[in-house]
Amino acid sequence: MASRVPAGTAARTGGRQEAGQPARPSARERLLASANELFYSEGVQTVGIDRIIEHAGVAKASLYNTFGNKEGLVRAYLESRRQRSRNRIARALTRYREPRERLLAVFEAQGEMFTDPDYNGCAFVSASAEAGAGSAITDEADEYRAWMRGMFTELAAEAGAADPELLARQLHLLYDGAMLSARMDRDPTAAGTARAAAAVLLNATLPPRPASDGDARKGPGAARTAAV
Amino acid sequence: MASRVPAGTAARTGGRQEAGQPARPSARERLLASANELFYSEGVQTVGIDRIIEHAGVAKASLYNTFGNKEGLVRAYLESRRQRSRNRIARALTRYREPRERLLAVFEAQGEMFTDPDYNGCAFVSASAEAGAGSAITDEADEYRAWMRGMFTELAAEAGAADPELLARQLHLLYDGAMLSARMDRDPTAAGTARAAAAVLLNATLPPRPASDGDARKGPGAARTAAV
DNA sequence: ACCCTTTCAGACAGATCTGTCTATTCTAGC
DNA sequence: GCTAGAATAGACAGATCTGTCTGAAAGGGT
Repeated sequence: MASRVPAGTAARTGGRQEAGQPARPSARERLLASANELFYSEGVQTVGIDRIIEHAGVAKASLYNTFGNKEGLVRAYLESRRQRSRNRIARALTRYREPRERLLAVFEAQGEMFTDPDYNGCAFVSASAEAGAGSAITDEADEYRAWMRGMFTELAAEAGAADPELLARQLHLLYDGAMLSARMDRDPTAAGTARAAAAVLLNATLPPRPASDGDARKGPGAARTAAV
Repeated sequence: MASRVPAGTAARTGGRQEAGQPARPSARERLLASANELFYSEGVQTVGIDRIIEHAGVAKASLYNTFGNKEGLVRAYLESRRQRSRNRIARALTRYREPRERLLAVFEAQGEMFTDPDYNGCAFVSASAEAGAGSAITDEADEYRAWMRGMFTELAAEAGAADPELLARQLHLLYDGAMLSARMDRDPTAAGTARAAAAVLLNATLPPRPASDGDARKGPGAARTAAV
């Protein structure tokens, strides 16, 4: 993104986006992209409106016409993060069919995330910490976490867990801990550590599936066809 | 530089106050107590200097004489959190002698922490998220996390883990995840969930008895004699 | 051509925050 | 009682931030 187009009013919408023209994104999209970049890397409280509009090359009035106020922009930013996270995990899940492997694939997706040099922890945790008891942010975070937990629960049930809820909560703890450690300790291998611990949990609590050999509880990297 | 403490405060408290009087705490102590309460519950960025001094009943000049600037107060606040956390865990560890039980006791201490109605997540994570790449805060957080990890590593070694470092990292992940979940999901039972997962990990990776062989994992004998 | 929507540019008000400074009050020790 | 130093109360400067408002430019659709 970054679209640092020479501000100017140059050929904005490019007439039409039909031709091969890149079609400069709308003000809304540019604002959201800038919010994603600045809010995520520096924090929603630290980054002011002026920074956003300057980075997006957008007038202040456009921001307030589009999102109402700063909180509206923050909400839209978190919503886009949520969608992005869902897509990343859904994509990782398509790589496996075996339920046990699908559970571990979540941690592989996490590992890919950590390799991004711009990785800076969970956006919902940070935003929630910054905004205190901000209702809007809390709602977004709650929805995101409920989805994550439901996803883990479904996969755990498919894998034949005796108590899918419990296993899901435990895996979610590992997932959260890895997100936190990757940021606080600047350690991208946290996902591999979490995956190894998850594998131990699965082996100990899932019924002994005749699934090939006794899997591998390797450290970072791991996984057969892992990574993109 | 820190320790800009003018001898004044020391003179006041250290001088003589041992009359029967309650001895009102020094300005420094009241400021630190207010910082602990307000910074922790609402965030270091959100809470302004004026709120702090009003709550502490202290003049603004006293704050700046004692801590230099706001960052100095934040640093002192985090240092006191670190000490408190160390004490709580050390206290919990004295309750058990068996290494395996001592490892699990860390999660019990965590559970007690979660029962506090004012619990609001890890102060270091929140402060770090709010202040971005604030160097002082990062240093405090790094020190705290290094201590936690070292503590887990020592206990894991005492318990005879083949790879104490790995086990410590995994347990730390569970611990962090529980801290995060207790705050984000407002679920104090997260410590119990983490403890259960930790017990599974210990059963699966620790040798069955404090004797006998060292199981399938590669272990250059360093297992039980490592560190104290 | 004409209208209409979107966008731009930036001044401005009102609030808030950090940090400094002045002037007064309190307390301990001689 | 008196004095020195610490603490207090609060005004103040300087900066920053959110949100509003005015006014104009620039195309698209009819």
